[in-house]
Formats: sequence, structure tokens, C-alpha cells
Amino acid sequence: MKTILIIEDNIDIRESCIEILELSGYTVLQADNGKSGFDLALKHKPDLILCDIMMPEMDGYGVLYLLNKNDETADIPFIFLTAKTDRIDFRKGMEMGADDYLTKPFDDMDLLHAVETRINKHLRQKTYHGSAFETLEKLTSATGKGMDELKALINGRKVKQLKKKQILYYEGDSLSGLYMILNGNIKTMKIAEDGRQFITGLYGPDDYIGLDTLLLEEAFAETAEAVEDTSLYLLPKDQVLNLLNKYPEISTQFIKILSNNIHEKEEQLLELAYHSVRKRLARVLLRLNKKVKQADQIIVSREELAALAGIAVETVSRTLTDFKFEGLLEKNGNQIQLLNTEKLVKMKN
Amino acid sequence: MKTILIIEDNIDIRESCIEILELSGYTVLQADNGKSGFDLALKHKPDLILCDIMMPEMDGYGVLYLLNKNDETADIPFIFLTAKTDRIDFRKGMEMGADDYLTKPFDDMDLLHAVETRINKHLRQKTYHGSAFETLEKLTSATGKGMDELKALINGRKVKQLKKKQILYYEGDSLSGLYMILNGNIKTMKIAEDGRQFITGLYGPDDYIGLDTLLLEEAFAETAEAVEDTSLYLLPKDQVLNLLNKYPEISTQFIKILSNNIHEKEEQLLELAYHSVRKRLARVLLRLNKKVKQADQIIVSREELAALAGIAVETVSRTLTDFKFEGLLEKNGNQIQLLNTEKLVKMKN
DNA sequence: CGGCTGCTTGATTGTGGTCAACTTTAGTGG
DNA sequence: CCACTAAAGTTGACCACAATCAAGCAGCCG
Repeated sequence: MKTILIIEDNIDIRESCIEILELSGYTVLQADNGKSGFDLALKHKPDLILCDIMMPEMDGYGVLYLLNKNDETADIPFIFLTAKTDRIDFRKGMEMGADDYLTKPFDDMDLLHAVETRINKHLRQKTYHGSAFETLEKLTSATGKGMDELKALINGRKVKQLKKKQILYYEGDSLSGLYMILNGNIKTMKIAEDGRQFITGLYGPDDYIGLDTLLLEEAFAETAEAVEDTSLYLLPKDQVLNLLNKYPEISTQFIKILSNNIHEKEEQLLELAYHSVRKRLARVLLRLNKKVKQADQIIVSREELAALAGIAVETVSRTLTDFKFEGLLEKNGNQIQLLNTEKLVKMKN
Repeated sequence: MKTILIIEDNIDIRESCIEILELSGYTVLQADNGKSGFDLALKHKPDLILCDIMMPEMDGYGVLYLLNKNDETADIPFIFLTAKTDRIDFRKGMEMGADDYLTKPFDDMDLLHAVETRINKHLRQKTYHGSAFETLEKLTSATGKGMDELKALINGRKVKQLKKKQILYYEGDSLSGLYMILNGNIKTMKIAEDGRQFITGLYGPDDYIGLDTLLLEEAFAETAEAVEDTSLYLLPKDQVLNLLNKYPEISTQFIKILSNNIHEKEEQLLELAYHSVRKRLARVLLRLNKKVKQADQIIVSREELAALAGIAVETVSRTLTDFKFEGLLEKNGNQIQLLNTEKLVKMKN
């Protein structure tokens, strides 16, 4: 028997939803404002939450934010109910981690369909968590000492799920800890005043995110976004600090990661300063080829390539066609396959 | 009674030098090739070394290199005797840490003058070392624990002196440890294939250099050069590692330094990618204004400004005159004084 | 005083950004 | 499954910014 929580200030809509859901065999909890809705969610841990955006006391975004912050409720499927059809609001909701969006008016089928797919998807994710655990075992045993603690630390936490394009944190957010990617890819980027963004880092499975901000009493210096559906562990700051104090190997490991990071960024600085667009793009392609290749192909949008190389999308497009003519690669939409890495490496300025 | 070692394969030159020096009251040791010269230096710790460059067995550069590596002999004043007048050789010698250069033929006065000034200068430096020690006391007590060890570590080491433009290490050199600046300034830079260089970091008193390479089993990723006369401590790798294992506070401190470093470099990446030359130069000036201001003035060559902002020297020149017309700064040769930092900060793209 | 280095200014050129029109692809809903 | 629409990608025309080449100037050294 699944439990569903509905948070909605309009009584008509609320009542009609409850009716439909109860007829379908769900137990339904209700709240008429964000605050009490959040309290109910905490108390009952429903299997799914339906939530209006515009509400008294606390709006839907606020509810979602609080739920995400709390580990107990972070992975409950969350569906927004709203009259707004604007893309911006939609995107904002998705970035914050909403799983779906129902725009009013919606009929019985819409509602049931959305609810069922979300609940099913969530079940599948749960079983997946289990398999991800093997990765962790490997990791913890790799650090040698401190294994038990790290394991305990990780066991106590839940996995955070991000959908494609969802934001992990914004530049300026204050940090909650250290993230470790289980699978998927995350990019970190800085955004210029004019809105153009530059990708400062790409992270894959087993990589840490937020390491560079962990010990500083500062907010994040960049924005992190999921490139594809991604799951990660959040290791809370206090506990990581504790580990650092106990096990020098872990500190040493972190210092090494940061050092490598610095070297990469210095290399990038030199490239940006003095290399031609052709060469920069070639470098970016080679980097991607190493990091995120899938079946011999790189899958990446022009926009991302542009943000990685620090150039305009149009120029990316042009340069790629040039490269194709020169037999360096084969491209097809957002799929790129490198044919002559040799020449790309030696690309002159 | 001062002891001088002369290493020179030509017997005539050697004999005449010895005669002059002994007449002036110095004790003179002699060697006719680099290898035996180095052995003598190790054994007797002379107060000054005169050394030919072109020699059998081992050339003068080799001798200097070995002497510099060995702590016991690293701070013995070293003068090259040579027929070569080429700038390149001169520069190479100075980069390696030679204190002076005597080009043959030289007369008695040349020789005695050079010898005396070097010995005097060295005496003055020794007394200075004493005062630098206060800085260290402050540093060691700041770390709280580990103070005694750090002190012992530092006591066992000598100060390394670098003259302006002298190279601390080259990209590709393998590292010997961690440097800490006592006074002066060091810049680290990467050099592109075409010879253009980009300055990746500026370090002043109390800053560490080489931290980003310390734990990686890699060579230095950049070249470090003294911007002005500089003195630094070399903390050997093994001992630093030892400290890291014993005192988590030190690891934590290092992680913080590296984190800040990363944030700075990310900021720079964004600037390089999307900011105009005007804006980039403005940023560089502001950075310098914070770091290396002397009596309200920045003293820096156009070439360095260019390498900091990643632009051409001519463009630096032009942009600075523009800035001057706009009342943002006053310039006079390599001295620059910022008049309107407000506007420089707000510089639009 | 000449030679050298560092700085400035001018003229020229090319790279790559911008704007705009167009085509292709992919996602959505009937 | 197809049709429609929005998003992503491509191509062209144009132009501006900054690099390059070149020449001249100022300060500094022996």
C-alpha cells in the first residue's frame, strides 16, 4: 500500500485528486500549505509527493528545497502541480530536483499516469543502489586504514539522484559537504556576467566534487550541473573533517587530487592564453575522448564544446566541419568519433 | 683567514690567480678539473669558489649544480671564470646561481675586487638570516602542534638565495622538496611551444612553492623564477611528508592553500575565455596592486604584464596609455600607480 | 658616445565573434 | 506511428579586436 502526500491550497483540486488516488488504492495524506506539507512529509515519509507551486506560508520551491536538504526525504519522488506553463518555471523546478510537472488543468489519467511511472521508476532506482555499493567497498578498502569509519559514514547516508541538466549546486551556495559520484557525469562551470559559461571541470564515477571548497569557509565558487542522469553520495562536512584528522592517508589523497587539478587548470590557462581556436577545440575533443567516450563516440552538444573551449558555438560548428573535411573525425548530430587522434594531438597553432 | 678554492684546468691562469690571492692574505686551494674541485669543496668548505666553465672531467655548470644540491656547500659564493662573453652563457650561469662572472682576460684588480665584494656580501647575508628566523618562529607557533619538529627541520636547512631573474626550477625538473619564501617574490610560469610564456602564479613572503607537485610523483609542471632578489627555505620532501603524517593540521592547511589556488585559477580561466583585453589587464593590475605594491606603486615590466594577462606587449602598452588618458592610472616607465581602482574593478567588457 | 634594452606608436592583417537565415534533429502529443 | 514544433546545428556575411610587423624613441650601461 503506497502513501501519497498532496500539498495544495485550492480545496477543489485537492479533493478531486484525493478521490482519484484513493479509488486507485493509494493512501493519501493532505496539507493546504507548504509548511504543514513539509512537516507531514517528514513525519510519514510518503512514497510520493504532489505539490502546488503557488501557496501561502511556503511555496512549492521552498518545500522541495527543504525536502532535498533532508536526507530522509531527499529521494521521495516529487511532482509539481501548477498552472504555470512558462518554460523558465519548468526548468527551475527540474533543476531543483522535481521529478515531474503536471500543468493544470489535468485529468484523472494524467494524474494516475504520472504517479505510477514515478513510483515505478523510484523502485527501480532503489534496487540499483544495491549494486552501486560494490564500488564503495572497493573504494573504502583502497584507502587501507579508516575503512570501517568510511563505510559507516557512507552507510548512514542516502544517495542523491540528479536528472540530466539538474543543478547540484549554484555558485554562491554554501556547501553541505563532499559529493562522490557513483555513476553519471557532472560538470562544474563558472558563469560570466553576460551569461556565457565556461566549463571548469568534468567529473565521472568515483570522482569527488566540492573538495576544493570543503575546507574553506566559503561558498561554492562554481556551479555544478548533471550532464546526464547521475547519482552521488553526499558525505557531510563534519564527518569528512573527522576522517581527515584521523587518517593522514586520506588527507594525502585529497592533496594529490587537488594538485592534479591545479596542474590541469594551469595547462588550460596556457592553452586559452596562446592557442588558436582550432588547437583548443582539438584539445577539448581529446580530453573528452579520454573521459566520456561511449562506444568509441563522444556525445556532446556544440554548446558544451563551446563552453569547454571558451569559444562561440558557431565557431565550434565551423571548426568541426573543417576537421571532418581534413579526415580528423566523423560527426553526426551530437555524436563525434575521432579518426585521427595523432593529428589532433599535433595540431599546430 | 679566508679560504678560496680555485678550479681551473689552465695552469698559467691558475698559478697567477693563486699568486695574487695569496699575496692578499687568502689561503688558496686548487683543483685542475671539476670532479676533484667538487671533492675539495665538500671537504674544506671554502669561503669562496672560483671556477672555470670549460674543463675536463666535469664542466663548471656541473660543479655549480652539485654544490647547489648539497646543503653544506649551497651557500658558498661562486664565481665563474670564463673566456665566453656570450649573453646566453652568462644568463645560464646566473640562472644556476653563480654569484659573479669574470671574463678572461681579467687583471689583478678585477679578480680581487670581485672576490672581496662577494665575500663581504655573503657575510651580510649571514647576519640577515638571523632576522629571518623570527618569521619562522611565528609560522611554527601558528601551526600549534608540530612546532618543535618544524623548527628542527628548518634549523637543519640552509637558506637558498636567488638573484633577480634567476630560475628556481624549470618545468620538467624533478622536485627536491617544498620551498618557503622568506622575502622577495617568485613567479611561476608555463612556456608555450612558440616561447611565449604565461605567468600562472605570483608568490611572496611566507608563501609555499611546489606544494602542488610535492605529493605527485611528477616533475614540476611549471618554471619558477625570481622576480627580484629572493631568499627561501627548502624543506626536503621526506621531512614534509613526515610532518603531514604526524600533524593533520598541517595537511588541512595545505589543502586550504591548494583550494584557494584552484579558485583563483578558475577565475582566471573564465577571464581568459570571455573577457576583453582591457578587462583582463585591469584585473591583472588590481591583482598586482594587492600583492606587490611598493610605496603605492606597482613596479612591473610590460613583458610581465603581457605574460600575466596573456596578451601581446604592444597591446599592453597601448591599453595602458588608454587607461592613462581615462584617468585610471599614472605611469612612468615600469612604475604604475592606480588612481581609480573603483573604475578598474567595474571595467566593462 | 654608441649599443642595448625596454617602451611606444603606426599600419596592416587575420582570426574569430556576432547577427541572421536556414536546415536538421529530436521530443511531444494526437 | 506520424506530424508538428521547438531546439540544436550549420552556413554565410560582416566587422572588430588584438596580434604582428615595423619603425622610432627614451633611458641606461660601459
